[in-house]
Amino acid sequence: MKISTRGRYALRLMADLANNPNDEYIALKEISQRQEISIKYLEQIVSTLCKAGYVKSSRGVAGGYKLAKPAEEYTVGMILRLIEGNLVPVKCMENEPNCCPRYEKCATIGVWERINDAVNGVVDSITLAELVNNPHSVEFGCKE
Amino acid sequence: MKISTRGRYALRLMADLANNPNDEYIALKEISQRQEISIKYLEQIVSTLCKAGYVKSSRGVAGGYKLAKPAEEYTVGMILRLIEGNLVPVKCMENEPNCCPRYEKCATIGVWERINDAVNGVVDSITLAELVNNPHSVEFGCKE
DNA sequence: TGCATATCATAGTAATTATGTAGGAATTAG
DNA sequence: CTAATTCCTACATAATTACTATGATATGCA
Repeated sequence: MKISTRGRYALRLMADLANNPNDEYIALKEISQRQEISIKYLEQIVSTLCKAGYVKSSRGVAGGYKLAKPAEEYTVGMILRLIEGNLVPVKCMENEPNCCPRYEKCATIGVWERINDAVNGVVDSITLAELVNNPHSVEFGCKE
Repeated sequence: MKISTRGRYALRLMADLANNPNDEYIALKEISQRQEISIKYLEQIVSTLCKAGYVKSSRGVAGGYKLAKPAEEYTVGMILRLIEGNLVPVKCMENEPNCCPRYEKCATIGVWERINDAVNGVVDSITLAELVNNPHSVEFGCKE
């Protein structure tokens, strides 16, 4: 029941971008240093975010990345779900709807559905803006 | 963000035991056949449950396992947490309390804490008895 | 006593996933 | 032209997962 490092790093990357007050592109190198995450690993993660249209990129000197939309318009769920593929607690819930051949007889599926709803309830209710404005966080330095 | 098969199998094993009306010991072989799970794999899982005092065992002919307490006294959380070790979504929450050196500055820890609370809220509120009495489940056959 | 049926203990293994690294091509500002 | 950057794809490695295998130990019963 763990969030992968890719998912956690993606959130920190997005939070780092959201924390940038100006509308300029930020190079991965900078983020890499601030977050202490390998630049090569960040490249892969930001590539997914870019293809999904979550961030905009600019190549060449003085290039980098910035959020495509205001931080208020991203939820934690959007970001995690994009990077992780999904957040469902069991494989049989990955493919819609109720694909398990024994769904009707399953004693435990109700548990997984309720866990799924609970997790979604949390991640879909927190925006990137709330993450950044959290007084708890002056920096984004936590290893997670 | 997946529950391991061990966790899922443990829940099915416990549900199978809880579904047994009489107070007799049930051999793993039976459960193995009903649940279509390798008996050797079940042995490992039930061993953990046994050492924790969740089930009682009887060796030899006509031996097997049965619940140590009424099904009402087990929550899904107890069982999953025992088998999985823990259900926290990030490693830095595994060791109490707030062991991460940058906890105070972490922007994302709040997300993980809320996910954790949400998951615990679900699994700690469902008992084994509720699982078995669920009209949804006549059998416990779902692969999950 | 001897055998069949169980649990109990520990080690091994194959496959998958997670977590990165490496190298270099393409693009662009100055 | 050059330096800085994104972009692309393959490779490497470590950890975890999900079993499998072997055999010891205990028990009831004929």
